[in-house]
Amino acid sequence: MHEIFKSYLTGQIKLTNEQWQLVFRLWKPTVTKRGEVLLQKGKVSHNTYFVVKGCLGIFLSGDDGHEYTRFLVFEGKFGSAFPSFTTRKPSAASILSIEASQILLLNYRDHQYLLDHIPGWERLFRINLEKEYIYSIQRIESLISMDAKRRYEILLEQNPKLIQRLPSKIVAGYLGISQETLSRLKSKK
Amino acid sequence: MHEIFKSYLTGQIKLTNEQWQLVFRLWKPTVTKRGEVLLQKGKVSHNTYFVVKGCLGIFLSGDDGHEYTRFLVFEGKFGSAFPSFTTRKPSAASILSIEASQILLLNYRDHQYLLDHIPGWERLFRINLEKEYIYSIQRIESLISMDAKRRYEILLEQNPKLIQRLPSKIVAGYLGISQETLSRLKSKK
DNA sequence: TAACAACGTTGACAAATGTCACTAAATCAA
DNA sequence: TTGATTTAGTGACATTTGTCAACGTTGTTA
Repeated sequence: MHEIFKSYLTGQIKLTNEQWQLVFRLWKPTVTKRGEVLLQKGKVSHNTYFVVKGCLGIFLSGDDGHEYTRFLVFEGKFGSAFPSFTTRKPSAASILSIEASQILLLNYRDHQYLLDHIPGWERLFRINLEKEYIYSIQRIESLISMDAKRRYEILLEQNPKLIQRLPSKIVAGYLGISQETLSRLKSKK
Repeated sequence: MHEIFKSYLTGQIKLTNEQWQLVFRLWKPTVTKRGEVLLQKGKVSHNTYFVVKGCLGIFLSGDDGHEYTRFLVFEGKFGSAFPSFTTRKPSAASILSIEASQILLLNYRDHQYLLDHIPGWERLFRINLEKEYIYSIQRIESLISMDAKRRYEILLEQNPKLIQRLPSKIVAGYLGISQETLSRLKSKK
């Protein structure tokens, strides 16, 4: 798994062999089963993740029992219950392994250690943060300015694999609409 | 203005006098009038801002002529048309001075210069980025999982000054609802 | 294989929200 | 001040979306 990890990061950062060994030691490989819970809501998230294979989902469960999809993490991406991991406060969201997955995880202390001790790591992290922030801004834009149909069309255009790959329940939660509405959007057009 | 800027940042970063002088030289003070346009949509945003006094708004204009409020920047906060500023691509949003304001602005090249040459500046920037990202995640949560009434109640609770201070047109755009719906929410409860 | 659970679709209806038109109130400039 | 412009509130109605229930399909597991 570490070699795949390294190949994703090459181009983003240049490290010596010793530094890679340190990075590998802190990012711990794990495999998960489909449906496995990595974080329960209400608990502090102590880990951040990198997905080598498979898919993680970060979910909000509403008071009404509905599940909303806050974020999805596919191969080659970092993901976490970011607000909880960063602030050390209980998480509003839970993390589930949507598919059987191979992931790497890094705990909070080791995360800080890398930021402090690997030159360039803070930049790598910052640039990934910028990308995620931009993505979240675009999501806010679509949520405040478009109706469900346009949001779906745009998702279909920009991220078709997401729709093909995931159960429509999760896609609906991601778009902020009910499963039934999504089903109707699909059949209409 | 620079002294106020410095007082906001003290606690976040420790710099020598020479370093502060450099920072002050690059962050250029400007005053704006109410309604002044700082960035037109479709143009690349070359500046990032710090608001000393007043308020900036980052707006999306929909095809239908509606204006949506992507972000608001009050005293003591950084703000920009982030996706455009970061990627150097044309901005989907425009930036307006909502009130007559005193601001500092930093262009892209100087931004990179500070990241590269002031030790600790990248960390300062990264930590501010984390806060903004968390805020945007919480906004996504409220947009996908709550109806307009609850979003308004929560905004009223967490950010009452925003509602008091700004025209309700802008507040409605921020919540992703029409002005009329906001007006009805206000009167109902 | 059989039984059971999860998922996706559809209809009927209810609730939320948008649109348009109009009026009242506030703001601003001359 | 006056007149003009912007902004806020409200009613009537249309549209979107949610909710609940039913049903068939798929997938899982004993």
